[in-house]
Amino acid sequence: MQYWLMKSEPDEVSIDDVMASPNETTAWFGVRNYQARNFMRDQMQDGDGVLFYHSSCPEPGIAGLAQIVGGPYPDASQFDSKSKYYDAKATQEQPRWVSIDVQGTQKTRLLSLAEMRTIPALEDMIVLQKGSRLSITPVTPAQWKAIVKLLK
DNA sequence: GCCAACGTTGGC
DNA sequence: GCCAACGTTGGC
Repeated sequence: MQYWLMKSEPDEVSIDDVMASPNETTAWFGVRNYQARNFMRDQMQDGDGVLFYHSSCPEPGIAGLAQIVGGPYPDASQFDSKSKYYDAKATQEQPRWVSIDVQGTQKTRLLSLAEMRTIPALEDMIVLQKGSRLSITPVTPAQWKAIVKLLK
């Protein structure tokens, strides 16, 4: 059992979208960074906890909680030449990118990036480090606990 | 829109 | 394998 922070642009997929989707299950596709892919492919397991983070928006921060409920499996968008996630170097035989399934658990109040920076227990979070851009990052149990407490 | 930081590409 | 150039991310 591990914990993750996953970034999403709310214009693309917001916490509301995730909570409103059938069975609250959403396919997570379009990750095109090897480090993030490796987390999905090698480490994520069903039941892992997810901090759902809104990025590239007026108020970036954690907007809800979710969990991993499926995958990994090949990301279909890598084979779709019409998709902005198309990858010409990926083949059916040798897929390059994977998807996982996420299920929304709850929409929470927004724990903004600015507020997160003020909390000592969170200072080592990868997402708070200077220059950090990874869309999927591991979260420690202590960080998860502190955040869940703040969101109650 | 700016720009710092990081990742990827490709020439050599 | 090095590294400059370029592209992307994402907060502000």
